[in-house]
Amino acid sequence: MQKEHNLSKNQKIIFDLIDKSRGPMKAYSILFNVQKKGIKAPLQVYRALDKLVEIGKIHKIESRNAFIACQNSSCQVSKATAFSICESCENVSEISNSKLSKYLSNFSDSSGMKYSKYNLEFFGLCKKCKSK
Amino acid sequence: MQKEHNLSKNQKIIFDLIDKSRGPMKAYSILFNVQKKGIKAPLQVYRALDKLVEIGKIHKIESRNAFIACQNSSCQVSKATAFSICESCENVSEISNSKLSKYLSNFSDSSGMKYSKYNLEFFGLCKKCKSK
DNA sequence: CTTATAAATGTTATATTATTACATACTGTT
DNA sequence: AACAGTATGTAATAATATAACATTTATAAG
Ligand SMILES: [Zn+2]
Ligand SMILES: [Zn+2]
Ligand SMILES: [Zn+2]
Ligand SMILES: [Zn+2]
Repeated sequence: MQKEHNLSKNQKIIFDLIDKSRGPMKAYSILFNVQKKGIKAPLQVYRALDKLVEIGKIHKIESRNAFIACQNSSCQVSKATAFSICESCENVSEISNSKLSKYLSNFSDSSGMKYSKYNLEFFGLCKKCKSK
Repeated sequence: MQKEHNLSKNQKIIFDLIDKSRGPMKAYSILFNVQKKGIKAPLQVYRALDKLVEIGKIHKIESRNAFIACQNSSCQVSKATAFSICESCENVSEISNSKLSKYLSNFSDSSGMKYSKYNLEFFGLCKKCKSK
């Protein structure tokens, strides 16, 4: 069950924008889009993004410096994320595969490290781009 | 067998620096360190980094915007990378685990995407930091 | 209701990371 | 020698992210 987070004003504005977007959004593109709603400075955007990432409502696509709404209802926190990224059209989707997440969450090696979080990004060509 | 790449002057200077470093290095820290060798501009650094990444001599740690020498002799190209990152001391090491790499290289799902590359970053506490 | 505390906001300035554009030089091949 | 591909030099600028400080709002005790 997803914990209900009462988003603040700025958080809600920014989450709604990202959630409605068809793909990942970059911070300054977000900023541009919310200026009419009174959010004027980069820091206001980054603060909201940080919080939204922290509570798992959005994820950062590290290789793209972009943010996407969580597409996985069972993803309470951003501790185990996997994405597929098309290198041609830049379409991104969150992978929801219980075998994969189980495998990675249980992964351990001889290094003595205790893993508490992972992020995986797969790259390739999506169906559409493959057939071009 | 690793293909022998004849690194150019700038590529060699920058690879040697990263290879000798104890941890991942950031681009502008690299720049600072090689200025005495005549590399003056960011672009000279980024061009060498791009090439070194392309041929698999170094990898980019996406979540840190930093670069580390390949620690895995069998890693010919940067198409299948996995790292463990300590969130306390920021120590990074490349994971070389054939089961993991086999599992991820063979991963496919119903999305119709053809995956040709992946990057995985595990986060946690290293042995030292755990016991503090 | 008052006080205390944490969380969020507003604002300005600045730091950090990365690329565009253009000119020149080097390297290997025919 | 001519060509193609790769690498370099340089200046300017774009894109991404954080520091510092003042103020306001929300939440919870007492
Ligand atoms: Zn998610
Ligand atoms: Zn595509
Ligand atoms: Zn490697
Ligand atoms: Zn550590």
